[in-house]
Amino acid sequence: MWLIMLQLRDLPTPEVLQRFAQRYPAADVTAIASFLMLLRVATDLSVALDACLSKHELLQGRWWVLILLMRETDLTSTPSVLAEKLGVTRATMTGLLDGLEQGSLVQRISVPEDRRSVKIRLTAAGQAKLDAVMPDYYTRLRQCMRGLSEQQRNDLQAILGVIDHGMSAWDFNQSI
Amino acid sequence: MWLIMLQLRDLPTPEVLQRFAQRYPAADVTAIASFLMLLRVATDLSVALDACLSKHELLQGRWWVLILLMRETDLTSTPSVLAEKLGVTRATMTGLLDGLEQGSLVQRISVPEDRRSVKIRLTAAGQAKLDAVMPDYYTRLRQCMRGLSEQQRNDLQAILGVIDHGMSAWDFNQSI
DNA sequence: TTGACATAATTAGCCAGCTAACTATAATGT
DNA sequence: ACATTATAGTTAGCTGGCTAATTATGTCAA
Repeated sequence: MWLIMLQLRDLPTPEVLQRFAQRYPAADVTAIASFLMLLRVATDLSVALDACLSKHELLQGRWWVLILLMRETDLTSTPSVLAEKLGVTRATMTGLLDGLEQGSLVQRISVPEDRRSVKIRLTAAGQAKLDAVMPDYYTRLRQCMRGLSEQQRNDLQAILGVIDHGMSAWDFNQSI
Repeated sequence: MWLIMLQLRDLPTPEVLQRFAQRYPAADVTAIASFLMLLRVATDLSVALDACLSKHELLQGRWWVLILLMRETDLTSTPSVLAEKLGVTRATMTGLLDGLEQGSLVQRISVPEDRRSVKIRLTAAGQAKLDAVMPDYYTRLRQCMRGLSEQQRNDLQAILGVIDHGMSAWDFNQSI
């Protein structure tokens, strides 16, 4: 579920793009340029986020779990649901929860009604950790986005929505 | 160079965002919403790319290396420069090149002028591999972006540029 | 010219994701 | 009732990033 991608420090020059487009007629240079820049900025953001969280002794995966729990009105969820929402396997979620429970940021609570299942609850310490981290994170994020007008923020979300929709075509014949 | 991030399948509802903004006054809801969507779409793209490449028995990291080499007019570079351009450590690059050399897609050539250094060259097999992969990749990418007007592609790149610039503020007092 | 430092690449070992296999429990259908 | 199937969570082992240390070579200044 990680945006683990190389940071691609080096975007192609227009000349290089042109050369690729000549060799490969399927190439759409403005699509490629947009795609590469999107990946690069997103990766940079993710790396910056890691750096911010590490100052609070948190890893990105565990932090997202805390946030997902805080989104719930009863501060509670289950490993399966959390894994689904975070886009990781349940095995990975087990590991994330082990780490968080070790730090007493969440607790596992057994569920009598279904003895296969476990409830995960954000502890007071977990909430306190978020209260320490979130203002820092939000402040940085605000700085990061401060150059964007309200119009541009809307545009960005609309554009991303179009890409997201177009992506369903990516896998159109994946099953080869 | 990896965008390794969780897939964040589950974006917060406006109500949840509002609740967070009340608890944390530093929050800027439109900045947060844009940020989360950006991360999600980028991760989805990266995952889709992985799927596309795996059909050609390539991993993303190695594939980017091949592309970086093909960008050079002499199809040649060095491990250090490639690592820099890809945003990975030189240790990681050693591993990527080991894999590529194993598959005969690149070759290491010793450099008499500086015996510490090695030249990496894209082989004919490496070029052939790219010739097989790139049309597939470009076709999918074109599909993915087909919903975006020329205007929107320009807007996207401009917006990403602003974010990229704003990001320098992210680390403004990183050195604690 | 030689000792201190810088640079290129590699190696060894860590870490957090992954898949696949497993245990336990629940649901379903004959 | 009971065998089959599905589901929740975990465990074991793999992978491809990472950092830190290592080897070899080059550079520079006293």
